[in-house]
Amino acid sequence: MNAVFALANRATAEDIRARLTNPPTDSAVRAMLARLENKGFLKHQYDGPRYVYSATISPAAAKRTALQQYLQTFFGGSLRQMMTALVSDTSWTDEDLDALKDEIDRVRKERKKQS
Amino acid sequence: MNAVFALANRATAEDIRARLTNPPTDSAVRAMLARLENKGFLKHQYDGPRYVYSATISPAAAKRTALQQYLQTFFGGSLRQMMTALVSDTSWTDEDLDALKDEIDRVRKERKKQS
DNA sequence: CATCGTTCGCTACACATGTAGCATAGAGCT
DNA sequence: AGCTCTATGCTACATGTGTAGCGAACGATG
Repeated sequence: MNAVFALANRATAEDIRARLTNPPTDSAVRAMLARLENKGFLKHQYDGPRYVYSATISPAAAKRTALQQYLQTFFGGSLRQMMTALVSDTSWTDEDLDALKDEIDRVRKERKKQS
Repeated sequence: MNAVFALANRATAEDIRARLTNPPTDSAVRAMLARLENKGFLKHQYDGPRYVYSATISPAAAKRTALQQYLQTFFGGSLRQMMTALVSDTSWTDEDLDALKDEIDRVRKERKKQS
């Protein structure tokens, strides 16, 4: 499923296989895709001779769920805690930090308008 | 593995089972833990009568890997893109935003000292 | 000391997933 | 039309995982 989302929600069996780190066989990938489709997680369209699979749930929803999972696992569910950790933890350029501050200001202004 | 990390890297079979959404049987959980230990992903200590499992890789490394995975899946690997999306997307209080800005400033000052 | 309850290892079986190989269908080419 | 190439469905088997149940080890309790 992750591979499907990473491929803009339009993935063939070969696309997916190419994207996996320890790729199983063609056969295995196609079998799995068929199973996921049977269980309602995927659907497929035709693109010439190929099937193009896409998820039945929206990427936005999947994104939210995955983040929730990550937060629960590593930050006790606290988004704020994760954000501060990420700001200090990783290699940002000064431009990145400025851009982020600008974004924060933009969001705050938006919110003031609403209230 | 996620459950183990969520439990501060010290988890009994029952702890893990209680934390899963569709918990499999005791038997299944313990069998899986034994397999993961065989494969080198977990180790165990004794806590009285119980086994207490912990991961062999550091939580920090796992955190990084999981974030990488998430970024690749939903943001094309761009941490900056994710951060801006999170700032605007979710429900922050004004205090949260202020705290985040302060953290950014703090990080920038730290960096200036180094250079 | 005997008993009970808990946790573990281990076994046997059911179901899920990975793999290999074959037959079919359709597209493109000669 | 005949041929080749590709992608699919399907089948048979190997391996992995979920489940149930048993006996052994150990501590706690009467």
